[in-house]
Amino acid sequence: MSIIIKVAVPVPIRNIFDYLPPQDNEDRTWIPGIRVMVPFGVQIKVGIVLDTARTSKLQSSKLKRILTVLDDQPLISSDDLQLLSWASQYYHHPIGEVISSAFPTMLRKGLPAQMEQEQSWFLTEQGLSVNRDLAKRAPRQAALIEYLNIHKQGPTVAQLDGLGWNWRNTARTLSAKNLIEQRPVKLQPNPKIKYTPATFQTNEHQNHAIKIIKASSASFGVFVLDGVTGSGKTEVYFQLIRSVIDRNMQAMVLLPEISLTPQLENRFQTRFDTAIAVFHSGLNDKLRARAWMRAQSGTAPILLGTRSAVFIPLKRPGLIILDEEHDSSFKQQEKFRFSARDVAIKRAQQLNIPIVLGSATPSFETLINAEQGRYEYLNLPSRATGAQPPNIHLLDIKKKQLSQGLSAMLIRAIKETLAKREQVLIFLNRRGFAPCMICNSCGWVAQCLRCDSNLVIHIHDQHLRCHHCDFQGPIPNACILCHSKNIQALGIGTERIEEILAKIFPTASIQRVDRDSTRKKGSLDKTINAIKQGDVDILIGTQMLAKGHHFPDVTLVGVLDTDSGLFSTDFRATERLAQLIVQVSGRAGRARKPGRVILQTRHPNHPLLRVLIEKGYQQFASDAITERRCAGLPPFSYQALFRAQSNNQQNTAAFLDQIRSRAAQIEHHEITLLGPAPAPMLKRAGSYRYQLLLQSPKRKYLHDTVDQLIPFINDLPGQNKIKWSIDIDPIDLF
DNA sequence: AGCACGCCGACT
DNA sequence: GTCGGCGTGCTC
Repeated sequence: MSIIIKVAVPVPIRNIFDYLPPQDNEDRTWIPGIRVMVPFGVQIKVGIVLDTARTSKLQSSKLKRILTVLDDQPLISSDDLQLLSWASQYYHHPIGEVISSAFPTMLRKGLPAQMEQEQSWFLTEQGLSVNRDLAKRAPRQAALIEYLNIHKQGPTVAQLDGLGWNWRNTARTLSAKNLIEQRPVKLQPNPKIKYTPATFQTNEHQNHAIKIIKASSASFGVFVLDGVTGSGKTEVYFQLIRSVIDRNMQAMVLLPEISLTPQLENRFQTRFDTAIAVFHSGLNDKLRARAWMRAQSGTAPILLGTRSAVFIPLKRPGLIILDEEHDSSFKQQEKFRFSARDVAIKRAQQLNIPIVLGSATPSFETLINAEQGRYEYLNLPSRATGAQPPNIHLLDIKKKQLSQGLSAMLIRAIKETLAKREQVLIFLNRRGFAPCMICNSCGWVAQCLRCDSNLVIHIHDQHLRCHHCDFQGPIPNACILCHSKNIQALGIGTERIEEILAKIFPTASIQRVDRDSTRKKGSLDKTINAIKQGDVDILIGTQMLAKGHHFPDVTLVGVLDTDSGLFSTDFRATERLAQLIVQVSGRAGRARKPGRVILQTRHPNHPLLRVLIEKGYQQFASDAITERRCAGLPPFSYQALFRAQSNNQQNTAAFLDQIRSRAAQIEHHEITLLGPAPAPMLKRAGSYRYQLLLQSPKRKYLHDTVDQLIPFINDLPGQNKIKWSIDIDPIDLF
């Protein structure tokens, strides 16, 4: 009787697959976490060993043998496998795909788990004894030699980039002179670090937070660090990370996609002279695999990453920091729909280490958890740099004449700010030139054929574009229906504001920052640098600009479309609007220059806006939470959303109807079924989308019901014609 | 998700 | 005849 090996295979099937050991390797020990190549149908897949067993539910004649064993040692610990298995159950997503999401592509493909040796620069014998007066003739060459002399272990590319000039050319010259050479870096299993303390004193609130969190460093605890931009959260992070590294452990720092730029990496690198593993979607497979291995092997004391980094194994985990905790980019919105914030908390709990959630605008879930004592709440009330908080002004545009979306008063404010040689930020969450093209003769509107949406005019590349599918077409010069030439661009996007402001302020330098203007890799970073250096007078941007970056010379922020978030069907829209307003406000008035924020609105007396502006986010949140409590909405109830889509509208609705009927049969008085209802945009990219919402005050009831529904759905006839998924704790309904 | 199998229509 | 269209069902 041979042993059975249980393998997770990356396929969308909610099963673990049983295999026999390979012929030539019957008696090896099977440690969970090693990768194996297995035959799967007619294909060969890379799976992860999870367990062994004496027997299988299948006949042994049905079992296939493992083809090859890829690793001697497991790549992932049983702690981490436990976390993945929890995530698979909690999000009701197939275990094989969940586990596969914890690995970088190269390892998923079965490539060997040894890093190709990273190259760095070192001084040669000759370079060590180089003549000192080089500094006079070639200061850069001397500087690089000096740098390599200090960093004898071989600096990383990020560290060298931190020099701020083109070191590559210098390196080439020195290399030609045989003063420096490129060699593989020797990785230290427990790397030494050099820590550079801050150049300023931390304030009492920062000290308090650091003290409290450090006191719990050996056990699980969730700490909410509530502080506006400039309150010194980052300094708290730095000092906590330092103490973690001093205890020879690793820190994981998770950030929203947009704020993880080379800029931030540099900031970390300046304070911590050590290897930092950086992991985000902008990196290629090789760099990602390298960062992954450095975190996994413990050769990098710091892991800096976005959502997908939450599952990366750490050799000596000691602390998790998750900044901008409320940010929706921590929730994966496709396939495996996990929340990196919630997974990180679970992970910290399993590892028995502290986790810090940072935000100036904590999510309601987090605030309630803090209120109920599950999380510890720490406040950083003042702006650490001594700047005044901005004053926020609601500008009533109800009866005002707008010059293309801009009120006279806002234009005047821009003029004043520019006169003081300070920067202006205009915020509009709509990219393109105009969101609509309309015919004035017959009323025709340019619509997407595959989606229920209007086509957006993009002037820069002369296209009509759908923002919901990949459609792109020429801008017509006459109406498609009646051929009238009287067609018009209706509404305002960032491109148009750029054009209008250029006309009003012809001498100002204007920079637009949105997905279209920053498409090229690294261009966002360049733009941000230009802004910080003061090369830009007026900044126009979408969401992108609201997050993470500090622009010390911006003293005026204008929000053009405040109202779009006020009357949405989505109950979370106001929460997001408030967070956005606080965030854009955070861009204004640092460095001792008072900032001004102008919100253009047609509803200056809207209670939510008034409370937010007069009493602040805390009071706003408290009011909104009361409303949610009365309505029994999350976080006072839990939700699971079944989404379905196909090219046939009736079938899609009918599919969810069947699930609804079945759910109704399952005995559960405390589960509310809502729908099936069409998605807010019924048709998108050619398919019809419906959703069915299950809601319950008890998490367990919800999960039990979903667990019972899944086998039923798998047996539904016609199931394969419809694409369906489950979203646990959904954050929006698209 | 792949991938093969299978059963129909339009081409050498 | 057979190439290829995509509906159906399976993967230890």
